[in-house]
Amino acid sequence: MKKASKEIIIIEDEEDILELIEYHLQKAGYETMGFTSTKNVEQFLEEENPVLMIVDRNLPHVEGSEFVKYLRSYGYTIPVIFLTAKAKDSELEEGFEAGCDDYMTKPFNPKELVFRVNALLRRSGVLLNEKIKYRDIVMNITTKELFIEHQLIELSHLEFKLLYTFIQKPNQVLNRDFLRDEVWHEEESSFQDKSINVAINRLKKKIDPNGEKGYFVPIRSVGYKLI
Amino acid sequence: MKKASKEIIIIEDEEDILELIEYHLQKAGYETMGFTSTKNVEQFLEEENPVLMIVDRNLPHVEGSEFVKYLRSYGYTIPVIFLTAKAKDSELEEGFEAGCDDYMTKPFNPKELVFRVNALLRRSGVLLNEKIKYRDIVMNITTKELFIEHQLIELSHLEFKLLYTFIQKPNQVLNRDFLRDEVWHEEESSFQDKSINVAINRLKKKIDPNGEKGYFVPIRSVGYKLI
DNA sequence: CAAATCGTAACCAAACCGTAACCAAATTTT
DNA sequence: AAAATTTGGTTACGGTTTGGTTACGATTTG
Repeated sequence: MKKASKEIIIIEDEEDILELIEYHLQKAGYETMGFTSTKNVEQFLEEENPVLMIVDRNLPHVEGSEFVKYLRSYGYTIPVIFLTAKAKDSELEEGFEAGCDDYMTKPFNPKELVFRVNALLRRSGVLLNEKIKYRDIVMNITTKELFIEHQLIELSHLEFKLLYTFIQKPNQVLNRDFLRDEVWHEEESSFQDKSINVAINRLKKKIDPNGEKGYFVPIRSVGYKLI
Repeated sequence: MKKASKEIIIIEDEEDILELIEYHLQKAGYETMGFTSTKNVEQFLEEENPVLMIVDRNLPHVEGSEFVKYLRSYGYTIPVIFLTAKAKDSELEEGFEAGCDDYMTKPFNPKELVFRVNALLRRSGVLLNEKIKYRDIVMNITTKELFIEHQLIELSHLEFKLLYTFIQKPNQVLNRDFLRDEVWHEEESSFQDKSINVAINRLKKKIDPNGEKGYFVPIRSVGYKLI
């Protein structure tokens, strides 16, 4: 199953700092996965799909920037923020050389860390992953995926456009003229309004096969409403 | 790949700091364009194609973060690094809120600024990562080598560019117009969309001869997606 | 000059979706 | 209240669109 929310890896051997970071990131709406050493991190990267990594540079066994350099050499492009006790010039250079994106010096302001995480994710294109939600429907525009109750459902292009049009204006009655313009881009008089009925009902059958949810309500002699 | 020369805008009213920054950036191989106020900057953005902006927050007339917010509202996505005399918590938040990518406090280490510029440009796709990995695909951009399950696979130039375009945006649907721009650089109406199909399928056959991996998913009447 | 590359066209199969026919429910008319 | 009418639901049909596959040949590359 696909991950809905964004997961952040934190590698930090001082457990109180690890907890502090996890607390603030979770408050900001992220999932977190804490590690106290680099062990098992690579396996986790393979299996899950974290969006960002916060790495202490002073780790037991493996130095943080060495670890990131190692990951980069294998082609991992995940955004990285380094944490360090005290930044010497040479260390700084080494850190950025290893391929980190940002650098914070302890003691740091946790709020600033969250700001930097947000900014970096924005720049990495993670946050622009446009999603629109209504009830238990989630539409992802960039991946053209539809989830209902977290279940992936396949729609045709027309059906996707149709549902997208309704989900942007839930609880509003969309009349047939509007739908014809918005979804079909037709002006021809040859276009039959009945086509809208058929399209709606094909869509209904796909997103609610048993008709339990009652997403679409026909408004007689006007159009339809998504409730 | 995208830009021949890399030009950086610096907006800083203290002339000695401006010069200092310009000196270090030029030493690092960048072209610079200095401004002592936000005046004329927008015009410059329109005409030239700078890759990054360094902005002092305390500018005469217009506040730095206001200016960036203004630019963002007009759709400019150029990476921005803020400079500030002293960072208060609230100012920091305001700055990141306005859409900046990084933040440095004066007095700052000019070398660190250069590091941060490099890192930000790498993340923005202006500087290329040497390697990029997705699933069991590893592409080495500098050597133009492709490894799948650590096996070297030969691709033509077009196929490499095509795969590279997709691997930068995994799980996203890339539509035919985008691909034509990005990979083929064609605007001519003579170019047939069918060429994209053929190219994709030639690529598919090379990277997954038995069709077991299912890397490319056609999204009917839109484009393709690399999963 | 031989080999590789890549756009084009032809053909096929699958999907998509408008249409029409018919049924059911709602609404209006008588 | 019954009949007529309107409107939406359901289903099947088939033309059209779309992507996959293959072959061809012009052009590029070594």
